[in-house]
Amino acid sequence: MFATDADFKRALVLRDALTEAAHRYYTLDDPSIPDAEYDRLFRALQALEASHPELQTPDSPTQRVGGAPLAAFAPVRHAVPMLSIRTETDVTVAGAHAFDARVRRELKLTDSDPPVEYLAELKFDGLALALRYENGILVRAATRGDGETGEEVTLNARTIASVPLKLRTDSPPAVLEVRGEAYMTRADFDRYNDKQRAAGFATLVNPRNGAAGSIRQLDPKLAAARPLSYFAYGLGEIQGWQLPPTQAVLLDALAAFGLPVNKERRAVAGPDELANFHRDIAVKRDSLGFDIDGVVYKVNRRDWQEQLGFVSREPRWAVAHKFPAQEELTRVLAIEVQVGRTGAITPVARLEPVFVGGVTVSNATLHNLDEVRRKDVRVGDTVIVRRAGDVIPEVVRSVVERRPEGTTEFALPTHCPECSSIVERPEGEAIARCTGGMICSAQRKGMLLHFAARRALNIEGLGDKLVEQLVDANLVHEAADLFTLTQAQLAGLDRMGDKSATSVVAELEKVKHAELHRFIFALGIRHVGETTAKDLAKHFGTIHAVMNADENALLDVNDVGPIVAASITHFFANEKNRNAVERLLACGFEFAPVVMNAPTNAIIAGKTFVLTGTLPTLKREDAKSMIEAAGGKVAGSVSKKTSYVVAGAEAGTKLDDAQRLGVAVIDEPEFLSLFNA
DNA sequence: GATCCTCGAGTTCC
DNA sequence: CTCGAGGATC
Repeated sequence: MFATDADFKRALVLRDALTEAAHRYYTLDDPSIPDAEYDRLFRALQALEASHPELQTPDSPTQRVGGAPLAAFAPVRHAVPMLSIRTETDVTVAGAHAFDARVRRELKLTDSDPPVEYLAELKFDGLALALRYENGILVRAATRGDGETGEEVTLNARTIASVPLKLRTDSPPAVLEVRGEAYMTRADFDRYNDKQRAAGFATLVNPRNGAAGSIRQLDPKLAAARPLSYFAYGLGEIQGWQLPPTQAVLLDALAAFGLPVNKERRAVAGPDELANFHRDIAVKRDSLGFDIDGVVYKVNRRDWQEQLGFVSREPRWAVAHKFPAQEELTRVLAIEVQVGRTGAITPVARLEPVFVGGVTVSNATLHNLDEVRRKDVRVGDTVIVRRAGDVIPEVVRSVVERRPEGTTEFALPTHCPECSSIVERPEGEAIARCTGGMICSAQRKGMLLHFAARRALNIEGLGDKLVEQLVDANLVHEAADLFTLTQAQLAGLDRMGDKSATSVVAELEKVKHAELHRFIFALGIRHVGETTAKDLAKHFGTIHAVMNADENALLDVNDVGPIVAASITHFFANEKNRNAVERLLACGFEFAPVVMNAPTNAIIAGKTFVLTGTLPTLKREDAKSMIEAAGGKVAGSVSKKTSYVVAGAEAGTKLDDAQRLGVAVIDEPEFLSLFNA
């Protein structure tokens, strides 16, 4: 059956409606009709074209995914070469000035001429793609290739939803070749990978590789499954079109043709405004929704662009200022283990040095065995490295597809690499530890470094290099030995002059008057960090009170539970530890007076309170700090050790507990009267 | 007993 | 910064 005039009209109407909706949705990011409505129209057009193939046009929205897989890509010779833009290393304000100065010099401008106008744009992290429109219809898409000859990828380009199959104009140029970047949004990347992972298929390494892989798919159906997007930023061959006078107007014109043009572009005057753009984009970078490498500065006036011309195939009128990559690929050269001060065995990946996030990374921690297994990192693997948040390099995961033959899973050593003691991994714990204790030189070094650390005794000048030498030279075995060091001994060491040696000795002397909590923290008792050390100091006032406290007494300290209490008593029950502390104290420590939990109020000091319900005037926090300031303690649940339960409105089960255990229950006025007694 | 929150410990590079 | 573990809370 032949298509009627009505069928032709209907197909035309459907095509226009769908094209308009897709333009609003993909290119302008401003949907005009619901997705379901789009699907309905789409299926209607599909049905119509199926029964009347002569109604099918090359620009029909149904033709985005079509055609059989290719055997190979056909080469495409670019009429106008696809050049790359010179990438500058100096991306500071000075770099922008250098570019501007070069432009002005070439244009023979003098200081009295006004600032040069530039268009600042984003540098997208994807794959360059040229789209050729003849009389407004997309006829060919090609990759950059070597710049002279690329590959024809028309079928794949048609699957990019934001690429118009037909320009939105009534008088299209005879030939309009658009240059731009195909890329994958982070959302599409995540969605695709989630789907692949769920199906047990290989995932993409990053959006950039996703874009490159998708465009170079021989089967357009596979390409369509990896959704790409597109931004136009320039031109190739043109016939029958009056070129706009500036880059800014050109991009506006491309947008008017219905091509996607990124809106983060700014016409600026002079180099300082270029640098401002760079800075502004750096801030916005993470929220863009897609990856960029940096920014591109282009001389805005086209006649000036022509005047500036090219030098060794790079335009002299444009420059790219990159941002440091946030993720990079590199290879695992080895996985070694480090022994920490507590004996913790930490696997560390030695990496082929790679520039990421602005620095060269060659090591990254793998934390523990579970982590290595979860990320499945092996020696020889290609891995994704990232600088997490701020600074610390992290192995995101291994790229299993690129794993060479014959790799093996990482295994923990059974013996400590430093002292050959047995390595143990307690049941249910993530961390394996060397059992060597102070026999292990790695643990001894770690202990000494912790002792000297900034938040501990803060011994300036005693860093890892010096500790290393002191231990290896048998000058120092334990912390107390530090205080017997002489200026002469120190001055003989590597990288230690007379001056440094003198200042280290002076530091050691000074440190004897540190606050008590620093000393307690410096001892390196397991589970006793800075905060707990402060609590202990405040609670007990002297080092000997802490040393002689039993578990019950320790439980009264803030944030000390059974495990921490046991750890502290265990530490001081050990004769070696006690003696080591005594030897240290004998070096002449005199602690600055401790600001105790002023037990000024005899009624409250040492008592345990439990708060329940809502008090009429006091907030929970206020009551708590009042009690603590007076030397009392606030507990969470009622036990026979509880002195008072302070009950307010809507008191809960704690009130019942108090009555059952015979603990005194008071209200707010009674509570306040305790402070005035 | 489950869940939330805080602390401790280990770590990178310049 | 990150993870794991201990303590507090509900």
